[in-house]
Amino acid sequence: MQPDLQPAFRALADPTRRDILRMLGQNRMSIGQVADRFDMTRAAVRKHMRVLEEGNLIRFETHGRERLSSLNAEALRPVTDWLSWFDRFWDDKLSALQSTLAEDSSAPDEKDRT
Amino acid sequence: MQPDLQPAFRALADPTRRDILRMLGQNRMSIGQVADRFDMTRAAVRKHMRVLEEGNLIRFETHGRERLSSLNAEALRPVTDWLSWFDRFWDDKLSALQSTLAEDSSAPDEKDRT
DNA sequence: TAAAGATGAAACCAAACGGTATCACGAAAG
DNA sequence: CTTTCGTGATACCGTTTGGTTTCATCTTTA
Repeated sequence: MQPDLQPAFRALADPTRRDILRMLGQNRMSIGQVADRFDMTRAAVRKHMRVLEEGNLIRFETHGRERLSSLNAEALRPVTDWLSWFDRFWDDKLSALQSTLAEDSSAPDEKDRT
Repeated sequence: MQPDLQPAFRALADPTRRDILRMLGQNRMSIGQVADRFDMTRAAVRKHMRVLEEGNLIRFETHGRERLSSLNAEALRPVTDWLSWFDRFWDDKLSALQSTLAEDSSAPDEKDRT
């Protein structure tokens, strides 16, 4: 069964959250550290990070009174996989042939609507 | 200057819109045809398609009183490009794991086995 | 032990979102 | 010309989202 794409796509839909992802791609950071880089309250940043966590895109690791968050890039895999379905439309002649042959053998099959 | 990612990511955040994209990947369809495949009103589907249009992911082509919409897969490019920034993490993580194992086989600590 | 630091959690708010119903308009068909 | 068909547009509604403020909890440190 495929993982539920929706939480990840949802998490990626906000520019602040995309920025956070790239920050965490360079260092693991505490919530406060992340919040210091944005012009919004810590509570708002924490909400964003919760959405990222629900999308499984980041993970928290408690260290004393700090919670270090780190990127979980593997969770982007289903997203890129979904997007790669559209690769066939990028002027690859072989893929064009394949899509012509396949025609309707792989209809929209997303099952992640709740 | 890079294209604005936000409209495309926004458009992809809804499962109905993702389904529409895959439908249009197979045939160009009128709004009514698309709406027939969903359990919601035509007006609702049209709203979704407007969001897709704002993300430049689909295009409309007026034919008489019909408007045929077709996929514009090229607009997914900036999205996949943005995501590809994270490729380094699963690729590098594998190689990092390899070097970790080769270098120090006595600390199999914080690696998540998939 | 008390104070300070980092976080969790809840209440609250305006705006955006996903959907509906309704009406207007231009093209096609009778 | 009149009707019908596909669409555009608008108003409206409940829920979600992105943000704030405030207070509680737990950990470190003086």
